[in-house]
Amino acid sequence: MNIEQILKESISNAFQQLYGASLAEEEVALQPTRKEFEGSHTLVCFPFSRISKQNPEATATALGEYLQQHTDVVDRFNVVKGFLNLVISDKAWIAVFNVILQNNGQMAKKGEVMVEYSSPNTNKPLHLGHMRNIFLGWSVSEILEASGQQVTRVQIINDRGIHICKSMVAWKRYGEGATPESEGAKGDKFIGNYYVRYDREFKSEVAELIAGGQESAEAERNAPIFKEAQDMLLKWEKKDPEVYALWAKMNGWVYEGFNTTYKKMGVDFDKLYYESDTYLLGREEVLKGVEKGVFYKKDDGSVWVDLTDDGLDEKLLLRSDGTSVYMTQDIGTAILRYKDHPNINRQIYTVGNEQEYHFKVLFLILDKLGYSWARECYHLSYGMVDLPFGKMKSREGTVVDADDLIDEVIAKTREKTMELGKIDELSPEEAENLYRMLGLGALKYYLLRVDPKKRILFNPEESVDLQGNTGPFIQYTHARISSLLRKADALGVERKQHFACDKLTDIEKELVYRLSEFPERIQDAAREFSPSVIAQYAYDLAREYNKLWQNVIILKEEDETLREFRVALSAKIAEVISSALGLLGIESPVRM
RNA sequence: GGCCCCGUAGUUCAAUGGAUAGAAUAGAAGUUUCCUAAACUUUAGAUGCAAGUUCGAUUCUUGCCGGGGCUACCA
Repeated sequence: MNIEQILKESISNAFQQLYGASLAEEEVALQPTRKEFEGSHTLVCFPFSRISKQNPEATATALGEYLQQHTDVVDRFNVVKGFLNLVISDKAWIAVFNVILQNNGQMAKKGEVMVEYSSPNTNKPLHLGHMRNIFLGWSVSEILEASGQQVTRVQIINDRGIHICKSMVAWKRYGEGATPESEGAKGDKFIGNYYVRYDREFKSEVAELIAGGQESAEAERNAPIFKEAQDMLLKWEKKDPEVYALWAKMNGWVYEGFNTTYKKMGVDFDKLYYESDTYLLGREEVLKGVEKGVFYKKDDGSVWVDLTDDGLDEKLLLRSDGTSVYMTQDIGTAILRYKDHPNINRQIYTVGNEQEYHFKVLFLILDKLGYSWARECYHLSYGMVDLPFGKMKSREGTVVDADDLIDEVIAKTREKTMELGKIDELSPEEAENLYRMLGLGALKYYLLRVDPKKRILFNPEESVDLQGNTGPFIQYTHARISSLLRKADALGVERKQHFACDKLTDIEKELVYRLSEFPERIQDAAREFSPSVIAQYAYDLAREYNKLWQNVIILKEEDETLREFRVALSAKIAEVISSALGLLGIESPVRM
């Protein structure tokens, strides 16, 4: 039982004894004491005046006296206005630490969820926007798992549609049989270049037609290269063997490229869904919906859903020519996933906030189709990543490429580490691995420390900062403790599982307090789908530990019990830092 | 126009309705005979505006002002 629980229970008892009133545990507002007052836990007593029929100050004092007498955790207390500040006894803190030492970190099992993230188009490489998505989705998956849920990680690959046909046309026209191997290029970059090439040719053809007297909209429809792409899409839908084979081959190149990047990022998936597999199922569902009267058909044959009663618009589900739109395939994908995984109680879609309307509509449609799980679908929406010089636009070449960015941050940490010259005993391979951990740590932390729903203004300089509120700062603390523990082991300091010291410094108590909060923080982060909660926690813990480091001697402490306690405390903190960073997808180096 | 999100130190981020609004960075000033100075200490600096609810509002409500997004037979 932890201190909060003991306090809450005792406060509840106190109300019974003092005022003959019962108080639900949820009504007890316990919060950390502000630094300028003595104590660690503060009870806000203003709301209790009503029950106690006394002013807040008197109520707080009465409660404080009761707690001091009837519990053995409260050593003393002070009252400031309606705030009751409790000082927990050193013995109680040690008891808390002993429990933490025993704790194996297991959480109660809580069901099964599916998390979707990344979900790229197959016509261009991954960029900075994807990185926020991928790191967020991965981290939320880790957090949900740590909170006791079983997680299936998936992505939907948008492998179908006019966009991939554009790359295909350009490759057929200008590729002369080139392959990623023959060019020594990464598959996704290779395809991306043809997509860019398409766009260039398209623009020049349109310009030519306009010069020949056409209106711009007309010219865009008539550009030969566009017609070729459209023609190719039609052939693809009819499963024309030649087109289909080319499509499969070119997508294969892209997947290979993506996988290289995913691996570099340290993420993966349990299962992949392809739009080309799900759009037909979606169409069937929509047609069924028409029969059921949930949707309706217009005279031209297009199918719509009317959501005006729900405060939304009418939405197209099938084009007049019978082909699917984005919404159609998402309906199919959602249903297929529940068929594949009947036990999931929640689907989480990691997708940018510009698609909030889309998902509102999707979930509503699934609900109307009679799928009860639709109400449990969740759009994990996040803000855009803006660049200092404006928005990212792939066609204008203002994107930050994922591979380039990763290479850059690694190069930057390499440079910085060499400058500090602290890695002499590492082999070249170990050193490279360290740069990778630090570079990615900086980048991931930079993108995850911010509340997901907020926009991020991406500053290339700050994203590789190694000081202050950054990933490497936390990693550094871990490396520092690791070094300490190596020395402790060499000195033969015993690692006890149980302590009985009777005097702790304020920083030590603070650290035990923070350690004890970790499980609760994980639940908070899981409930809010917010890795930033974990980032903040890890940073605070590391910062607090660095204060301890600066203020007390650990290995040279003469009192043996105290020395052993501090080593054990350090070890536990390193462990918690490492798992907190793990929840963010960040590795913890043992030296740096 | 309608709907959604965001406005906090120069800058980037925090704050279940609670105390004198926390950090980082940039600025100023310090700390290495001792376990990793990628650290630590000190210092100065902020809630867009106006009402309302409340013992108490950065937080909830309304209006206004700024920024962004959505409102496609694109995905």
